[in-house]
Amino acid sequence: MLMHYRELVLSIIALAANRSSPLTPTPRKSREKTKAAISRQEILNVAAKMMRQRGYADMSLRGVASEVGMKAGSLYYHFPSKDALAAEVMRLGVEMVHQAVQQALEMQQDASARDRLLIAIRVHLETLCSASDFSSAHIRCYAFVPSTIRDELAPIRKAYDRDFDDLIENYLGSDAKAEQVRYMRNILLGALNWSLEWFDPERDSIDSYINTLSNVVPEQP
Amino acid sequence: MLMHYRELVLSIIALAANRSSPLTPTPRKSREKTKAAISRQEILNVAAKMMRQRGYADMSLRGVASEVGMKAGSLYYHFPSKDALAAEVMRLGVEMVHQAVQQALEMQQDASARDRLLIAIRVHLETLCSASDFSSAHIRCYAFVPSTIRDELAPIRKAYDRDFDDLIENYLGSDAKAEQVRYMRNILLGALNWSLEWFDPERDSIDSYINTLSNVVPEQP
DNA sequence: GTCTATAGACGGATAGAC
DNA sequence: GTCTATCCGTCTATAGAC
Repeated sequence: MLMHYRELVLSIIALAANRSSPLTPTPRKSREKTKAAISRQEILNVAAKMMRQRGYADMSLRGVASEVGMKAGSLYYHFPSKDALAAEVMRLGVEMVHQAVQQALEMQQDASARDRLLIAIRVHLETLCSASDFSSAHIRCYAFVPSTIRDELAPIRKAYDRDFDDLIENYLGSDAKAEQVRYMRNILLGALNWSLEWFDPERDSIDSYINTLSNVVPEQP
Repeated sequence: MLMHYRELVLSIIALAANRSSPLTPTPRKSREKTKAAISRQEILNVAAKMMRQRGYADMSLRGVASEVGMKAGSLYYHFPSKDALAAEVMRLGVEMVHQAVQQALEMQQDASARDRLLIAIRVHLETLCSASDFSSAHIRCYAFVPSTIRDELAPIRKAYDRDFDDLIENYLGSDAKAEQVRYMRNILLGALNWSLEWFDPERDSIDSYINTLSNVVPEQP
């Protein structure tokens, strides 16, 4: 059956969280992080936590700065505006999941269409749980964020949706209706994303939960 | 197969939305609504719309009042605080769905356990779409609302969850594990509630969507 | 029932010192 | 890189007139 991807997932998260603005590789030399990079990362972590807990409007720069141990004005050295900070948090929330799923699928290219879909479901859930502040900030805040931020995030979300649709299309077969694919994607992602509101890795079993969710993807489509 | 509950759903919504604070019957005499009741209702409608669109923090009393055609201070004649208004909006968001499902099930007491669960799923979705501002305000804002409001809503949410769990238990049979019931409930409600973010009754087919979602509830559990 | 006026708190952003 | 100081806006809530 399916392997455990926890280690893979964790390493991907570590990579993604340390990257600078666009998801491009960091420069080769000067392996140790600069002071700025450390501050920037800490700001992102705190902002993600506050957006998850209090929402976009109530994530205040004064609050973030105070928890990081800085003053509000200092944040403007690292981010040009509150919205730029919020957008970066949310972008990471999607990208970390997307990249983890992509990498896991690359390692399982010859699995069956159904297994590949199940792998995506599992890695999506595991990454969500590990990167929970960023993912949760994205999911909970998206509806309320200024439209400029939504516009910036839209193509990134669409890219992930498309990858998921491809998996579903391959599973359903070439005669699948686009309508049907959309329903199934929204059911799966809706259920998975909602798990951030109740799933507790300490108490709940990933295997058992994924097993129930697999009903959405019967062995004979 | 399953009937259309649209009329039932709409009448239940109309009832619930016109009720005063607790869900108790309105007094017999004076059939015409008082000026206060009309204003109160309009305030709730506008507040629900704004909470859905902008969130709890950005639902401002000034904004609500202006759209209703009043001044901010006047709202305090109808509600003692912003939180009381927000809590009432969110309470209606759950109660309308809960009551619609309850009434539909009362009309189908001798249906099979699986059919009763499918009825609940369908009516939940239809009511969600009809009462969308209130339901969406509840779902989108719950995580960000002050804990005093969450505490007030918790028992109301729990009551609905319990009813849903009963349906699932009857469907799965007496040897179902509590864990399994919780997984299934969260999958179904997670997927259903997420549909507020994408389902468009003009474009999408309730039958077709529910049919895909029914995979979670196979004919042989 | 609704209005005006205002108190009191907090928010994002900027300029310039260090 | 970070801080201080400040401008200017918005918000909830209250008091009292009408």
